[in-house]
Amino acid sequence: MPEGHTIHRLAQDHTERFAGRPVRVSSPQGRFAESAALLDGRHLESAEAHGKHLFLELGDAWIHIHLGLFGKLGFGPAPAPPATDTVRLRLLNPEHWADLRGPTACALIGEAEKKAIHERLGPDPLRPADDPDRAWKRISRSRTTVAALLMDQKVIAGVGNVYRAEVLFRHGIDPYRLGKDLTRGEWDALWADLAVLMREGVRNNRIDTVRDEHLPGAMGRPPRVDDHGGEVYVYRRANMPCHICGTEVRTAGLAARNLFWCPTCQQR
DNA sequence: GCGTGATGTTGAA
DNA sequence: TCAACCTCACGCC
Repeated sequence: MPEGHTIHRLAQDHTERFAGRPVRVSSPQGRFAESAALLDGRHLESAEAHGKHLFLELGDAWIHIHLGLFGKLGFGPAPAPPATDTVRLRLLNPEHWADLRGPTACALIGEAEKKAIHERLGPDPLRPADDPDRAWKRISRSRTTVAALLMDQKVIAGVGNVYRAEVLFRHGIDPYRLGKDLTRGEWDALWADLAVLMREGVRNNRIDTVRDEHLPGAMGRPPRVDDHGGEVYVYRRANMPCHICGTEVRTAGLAARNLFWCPTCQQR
């Protein structure tokens, strides 16, 4: 489920439901029990996202959450259902509950630790103040593939396997192109596009990348609605015809993740 | 019921 | 480069 858009949406969801008042904090599973007891009853001051990291502010401390590949956060109206033994963290107020399961990280941290996390993350297209120049400085002198750079959270924060595949397709860039061979214009366009796509991802809570104006050759051929719920060009469409040119979408492993691209539409 | 894979990251080899 | 971690939904028997 989680690329950056999911986490920014979760920050919004927490703010709407919990911010500005006391919250009950518990860890039915027990693995966050000690910290939960310490935080229980505090006001939730704010919720913030940077890339795939979520921060919940409770008094002078933060809960740092990273969903990893499997983590999920579920919300619902009170009363909360009986907690099962996979619920790492439960937030509760008179109107709402939120359950966290399977996260890679759920930890109580202070301001200094939070700052350190921000510092090791690259700019995030969903954070308005973040500067794409910082990413460009690394990309433009890198001999690493663009595909790997886009997934490197130190370079750019929030992009995952779906947005990577889709944004490279939308800009006709071969994933194996090296960072140093990307033009400044291409990078600016990629960043701007990610900001638009991911912002829409936050709004819709899913990844849609297909635009009618990008489908001149696909009249009457509906884009695939992937299992993840969004409309995409190439992600998980291996061996299916490209929506634009009809060439079979290719797939390959790269750094332990599956890469998808159209060998005709995307150029070195 | 079992095996698999998934929008992620870390740390050891 | 690879294993480890965390959970759940799906396909196949």
